[in-house]
Amino acid sequence: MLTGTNLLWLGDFNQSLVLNEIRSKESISRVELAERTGLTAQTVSNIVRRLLDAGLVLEAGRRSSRGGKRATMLRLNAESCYAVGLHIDPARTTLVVTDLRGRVVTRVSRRTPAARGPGRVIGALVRAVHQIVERSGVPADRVLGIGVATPGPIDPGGGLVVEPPNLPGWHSVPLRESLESGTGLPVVLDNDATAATIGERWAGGEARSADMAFLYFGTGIGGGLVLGGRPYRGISKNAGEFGHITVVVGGRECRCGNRGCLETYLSPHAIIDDAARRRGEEPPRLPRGSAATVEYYGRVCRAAAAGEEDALAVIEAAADHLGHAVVTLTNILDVPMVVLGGWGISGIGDLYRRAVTEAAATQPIARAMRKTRVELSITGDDAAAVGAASMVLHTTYAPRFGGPAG
Amino acid sequence: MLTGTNLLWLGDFNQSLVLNEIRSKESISRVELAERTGLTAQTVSNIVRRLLDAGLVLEAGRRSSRGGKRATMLRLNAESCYAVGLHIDPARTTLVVTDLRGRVVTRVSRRTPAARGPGRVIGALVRAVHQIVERSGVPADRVLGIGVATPGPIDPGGGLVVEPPNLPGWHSVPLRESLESGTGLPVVLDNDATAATIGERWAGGEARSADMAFLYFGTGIGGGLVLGGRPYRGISKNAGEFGHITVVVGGRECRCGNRGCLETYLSPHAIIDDAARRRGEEPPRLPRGSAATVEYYGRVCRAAAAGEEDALAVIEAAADHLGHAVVTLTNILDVPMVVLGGWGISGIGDLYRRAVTEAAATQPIARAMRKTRVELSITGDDAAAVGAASMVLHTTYAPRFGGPAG
DNA sequence: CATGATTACTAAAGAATGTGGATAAAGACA
DNA sequence: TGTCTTTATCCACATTCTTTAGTAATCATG
Repeated sequence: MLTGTNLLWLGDFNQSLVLNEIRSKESISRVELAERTGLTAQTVSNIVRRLLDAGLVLEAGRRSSRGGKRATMLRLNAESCYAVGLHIDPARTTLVVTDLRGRVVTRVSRRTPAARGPGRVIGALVRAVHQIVERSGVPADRVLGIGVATPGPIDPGGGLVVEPPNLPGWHSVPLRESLESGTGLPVVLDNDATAATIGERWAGGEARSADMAFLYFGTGIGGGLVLGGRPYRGISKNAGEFGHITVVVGGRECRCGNRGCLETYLSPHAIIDDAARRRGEEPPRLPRGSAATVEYYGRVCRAAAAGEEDALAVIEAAADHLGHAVVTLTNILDVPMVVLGGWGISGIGDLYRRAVTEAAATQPIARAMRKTRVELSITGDDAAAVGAASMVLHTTYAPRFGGPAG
Repeated sequence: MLTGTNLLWLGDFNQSLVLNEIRSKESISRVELAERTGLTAQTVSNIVRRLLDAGLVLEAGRRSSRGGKRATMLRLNAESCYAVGLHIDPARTTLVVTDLRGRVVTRVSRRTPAARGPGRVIGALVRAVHQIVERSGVPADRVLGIGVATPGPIDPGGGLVVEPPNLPGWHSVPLRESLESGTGLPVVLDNDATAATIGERWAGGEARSADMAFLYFGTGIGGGLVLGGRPYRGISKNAGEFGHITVVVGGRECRCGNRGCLETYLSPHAIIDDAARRRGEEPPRLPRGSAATVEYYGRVCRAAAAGEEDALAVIEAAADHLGHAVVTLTNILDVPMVVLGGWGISGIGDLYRRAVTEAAATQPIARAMRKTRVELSITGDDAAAVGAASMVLHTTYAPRFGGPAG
């Protein structure tokens, strides 16, 4: 249900809008802001003054003349505030500190000590957050909050990790509350694929479309959608389960109970099994999300990237399935951009990108009306952690419509 | 790019919001409106006064007491304005007049005289519009405009029918301009599937979710999306091409150039061919979108509905494919409601609905988190025509955000 | 039947916002 | 030096929503 709006909201909205425009450019003048936002010069002037007072924006010299008075350029003060991003994956936990632009200032990655149970892990996380903030040299009062990305279904409202399939023993852990009381900072929580999507949009600026689908390759395959400029999560926060697009009817059995899901052909486990079988070996029974899995999968990807025949054949077969899934996706959603990211594509990203680009250019029904650009994530392997930090910035500074935005 | 907002817009927005709430209920009090919209009682009071003055809303008695002063109930004045809907299908042209609620006042259907070429058809359409308005008994000055739904890709901005695959000879016809100058009424134009979606949302009120997918069964299979309460058309207005979801990799060849599209198993043509083959007959080579096709297809559907074994088997096989497509759809979009509509499901709607309900309850990954409701269109066989009329009402009275809403 | 509590609605003043027109400042150009 | 263009700000004004206070209708209760 949409909710009504008021004046305060209107002011905030326009302010966020202006900030967003400044963020998307290296530098921009007031007049250009007025043109791009549709606001009057006077209004922009007032809003910019507020932003300057708040320290979020800086004046940055003057542009070379275009005939009259030279414009005062404005640029984002990326050092005005920061956010902590935390990605808890079954194998590794990654922490980052990013500035307001979404650029990584400091990064730490360590093995996830899940076996010790949630209680002790949370204690360790609180210490890790304090440590990385200290190490980054960022003034503590400029840290806006902590974003947390975890795999699997969560309850973003209550801040619980509901039943992460890859974190045994973590049933309904009140992660948000614990971290908030432990660090004194506000915490936002979402699943890793959604976080990575928001991060891509935030850090990507103009290079990332207002409508895009992000495919996140982790232990499984998830994803997220940005539609009309804002994240779309779906009614139960489960939109973007691209890993369960059916690519082969009656195909491989999936842990979701269905058959032929994309994930059963592209997850690290599937790739590992395919690679082993192709060499006539018995598929190794590695535990889901273990360090050994990551290791083995990395070897296959590197081999494929190096051109080793068997590995390449396996990855190319996977890429073919991925292409079909993206075609279905663009037929349904008509997005102009598909971004591939997550640690699961490191090494093979370009192989995937080429295959998907080819499929998207030749198969969707509307291929004549729009080109679908296929890009690799600019946030790299740490997409989820950077995205988690971006969620904090996004909730604080993104222009939002009234009502419970999806 | 989002655009800035101003005060006039804010007022209009809140007014639309209130009108929308009134529309969605049979009757509602000012206090309830305040609760539901988040506006203050005073603001609601002011907005309601404007709506009463404009004649869009009526006071309708008082509610039985809840302890204090009895509330003055408000209800939509459905007779305050009307819209004309026009659906130009290859086989038939349907005209409707609907009231502000989206209810059909008058309806006319006739054979589409496409063979005579666009020029003469448009002249006939102008006359038909005048006729139906007169016949409906609606005061001419209360008709807000004309909505036109046509199959295939169009350019809603320029008002052209670009290259409708089923209307030979109609290349870039300036339909909007011609109709506007011929009738003196504003014209909005969109494809039939999108129109049907908007109509379903408008006429459905509370019974239709703010997030839903509408599958439109006509000559082909199209559809539309409502996400976050507003229609989502995609970047090139081609979202919702559900007919081209791949359901069988390497399957039947589709006119889109791809293989195994849903449409190749569920379109009237596909069903006709399947039914003929099953009876050992040669598939009849009927022209696409011809009256003979509609006739033959109707026979198969009626036979299936009557329980005739061969026809039933064909429809059940089709329903199975449909189920798979909807599972993919819900995995991607996490919508709580899927609506089936269009003349293509008349007779077999319940068969399809049962199959899809079953699939949606057992196969999507998030099936435990949300139930997907599967419903049949409330606008019936005339979904596209009613939807076309609703587009007029929607563009006039739906709350809209600033900027180019998708 | 008077009193007070509850619910529904409205009037008037106040605060926040964007708009439009005028003004000021800085530089380009003849 | 003077005029024009571009950029940015100042001030009066209109519009919106909110706050505060007040009116109106109904019910419960003694």
